[in-house]
Amino acid sequence: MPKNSPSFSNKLITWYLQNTRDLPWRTTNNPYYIWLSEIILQQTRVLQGLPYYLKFVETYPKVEDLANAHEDEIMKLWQGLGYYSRARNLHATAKIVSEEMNGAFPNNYKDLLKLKGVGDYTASAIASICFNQPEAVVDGNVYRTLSRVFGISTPINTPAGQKEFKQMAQLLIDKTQPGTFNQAIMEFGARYCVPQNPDCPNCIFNENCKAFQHNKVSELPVKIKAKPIKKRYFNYLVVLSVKEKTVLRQRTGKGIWHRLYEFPMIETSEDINLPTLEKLPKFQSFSEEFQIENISLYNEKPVIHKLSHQHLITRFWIVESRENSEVAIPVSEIGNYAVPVLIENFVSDFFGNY
DNA sequence: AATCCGGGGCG
DNA sequence: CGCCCAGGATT
Repeated sequence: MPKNSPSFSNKLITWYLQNTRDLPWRTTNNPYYIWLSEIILQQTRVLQGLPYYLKFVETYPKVEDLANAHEDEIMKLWQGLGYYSRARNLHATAKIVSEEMNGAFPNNYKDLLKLKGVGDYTASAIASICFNQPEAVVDGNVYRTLSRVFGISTPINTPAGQKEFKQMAQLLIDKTQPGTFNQAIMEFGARYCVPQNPDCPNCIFNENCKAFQHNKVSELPVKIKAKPIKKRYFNYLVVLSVKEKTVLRQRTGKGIWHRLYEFPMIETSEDINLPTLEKLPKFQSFSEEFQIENISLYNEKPVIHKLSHQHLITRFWIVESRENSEVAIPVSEIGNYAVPVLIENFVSDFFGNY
């Protein structure tokens, strides 16, 4: 356990005050804006989340605006950011705060933790930044910085590791300015104690850093290996009717892209050709429903869409249809629906930007 | 304790 | 190509 807590905290905060990025959520203590920024930034780089934060603040200036919005509209704004359960939980929590809490967020760690989509990290961030509570945040930056400076090799992605690092951070936090401390240690991890090739010779902690002293910077933090990536095979059926209409379906149930829209899709256990596709029972019922006249393969080489834990080997089949089904929508309206990046890429490729 | 959930940037 | 990102929910 660290013995030089005051020194660590003071040096860290001094560094932070001299190296503060100008970010929009740093100019407010409004819990709504802090909460919004923290949800958006979960597992997301600041530069990737920033434009989304600006869009949401502009579209929904108050939590009531977010609560009263339609989920489809929120999903559309969230499109491209990934981990879409965040957007659904965002809406649910906005409704709770707006309708059951009189528009005021809980003002303490324990009650913040009860909100959907708010875990230990986010509750600690809001409690410290907005309400000056001494709750230490532990995000990826904190794991990395503490494991190196104090030479902790407990795997960070285990309950034991999470507990140990949370306790360490609690000991280190400056209780007179917890919000500043929390943002300082995250900023330090993001800007200085970076994952690959940090500038240790010039680091403010290098004389005390266990990892630097023992030449183990590249070995910390320790993380249990992830499972191998799975391959899946998606066959999209892109309907084109004579009246320039197509068909989208909303994904429901469990799995990726929940509540996003996509073309009708048949998943197979391997990459298939047209004769094989036409024999599939799911395709035959689809073919009858939409009066298919002709089918052609759009992409000669499959599109390989890479997610963190699975690769999607994708074929787009262009299906010319005679009938105008009631569920068909004009092609020009596809852009109104929240779709996965895989679909967005295909649409702009095939239909062009509109 | 294990598993799932996106997309993008970087070396 | 592997690693990681201002994590959380579910089982």
